[in-house]
Amino acid sequence: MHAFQIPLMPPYSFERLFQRLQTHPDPQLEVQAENNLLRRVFRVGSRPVLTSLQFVGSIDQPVLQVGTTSALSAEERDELVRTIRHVFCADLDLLPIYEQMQEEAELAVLVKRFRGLRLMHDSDLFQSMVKTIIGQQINLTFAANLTQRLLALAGDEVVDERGVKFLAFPTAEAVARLAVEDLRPLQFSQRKAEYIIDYARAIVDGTVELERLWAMEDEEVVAHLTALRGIGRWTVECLLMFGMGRPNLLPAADIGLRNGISLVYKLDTKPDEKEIRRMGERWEPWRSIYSLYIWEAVGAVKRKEVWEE
DNA sequence: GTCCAGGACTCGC
DNA sequence: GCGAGTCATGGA
Repeated sequence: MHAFQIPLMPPYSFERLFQRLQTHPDPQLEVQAENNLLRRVFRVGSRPVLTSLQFVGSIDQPVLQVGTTSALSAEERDELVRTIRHVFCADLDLLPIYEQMQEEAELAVLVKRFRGLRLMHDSDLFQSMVKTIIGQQINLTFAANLTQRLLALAGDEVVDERGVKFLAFPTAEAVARLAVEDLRPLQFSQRKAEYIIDYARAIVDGTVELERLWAMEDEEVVAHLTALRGIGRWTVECLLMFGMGRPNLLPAADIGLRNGISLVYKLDTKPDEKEIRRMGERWEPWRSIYSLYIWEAVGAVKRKEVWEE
């Protein structure tokens, strides 16, 4: 085992991260909550590397202890560290965001309750988009099942030292080689299978260049990608938030966010997209973090956490 | 059985 | 431009 440490920006709540994973299962993660331990495969270059991630320290002095089963060159290790810092949102300063959130009593409650909660981002933009398309319309549990089945069908297998098998997320090339008929038996709808395969082929043939997105403004990315069939505004907003880590996204049409706002503000009805965008104006430029904390209020209810104020 | 899930597309008006 | 229907499954 090759080990090293990555310091994280405080506050960082491992407890909240693991609780969130209960309601937001990730098929790529092996979770050992009792040890604050995660294991998954990251791609370094194109090479799948099995990685263990143990959270040590505390909410105010958080450190990630990283181990890989295979040896890495200095360059590979730098790339893996960059990926991990991105995935675990290691560099975001939450304090000014909390200060702003506390201006609203309904949100100050969330800051107190979820202090140190950060988004887990996707490790690359291809898988972020595929997972988001899979998640369109269906519940999170079913979405995780479909993602797991796609991993089993087209992912790359990595075996650890004890012979336990892990799957790396399929490459765009592997998904581009699939046919709709391969995904239908996995309970992908006809259209969803088409969207995912078409998207993978657009990546492989160069119609879409994901690396160019990093230089674009949020709305440019929306305009650029919604031109593709099966990719609407919600999907690109999720890509920007979960895949790219952009801080100011508000997926106002999202059913979970609508439920969350209704819950947090104790409304009798679900606000519509227009109302949410109007409310969100005062949350700029941190609307992604507001969204996360509002979503998590719904997650806490699903987990039957006791809600006290 | 019914309704809703962290949507998007197509069609008819 | 806007509403209704469609897709597919699982959990409440």
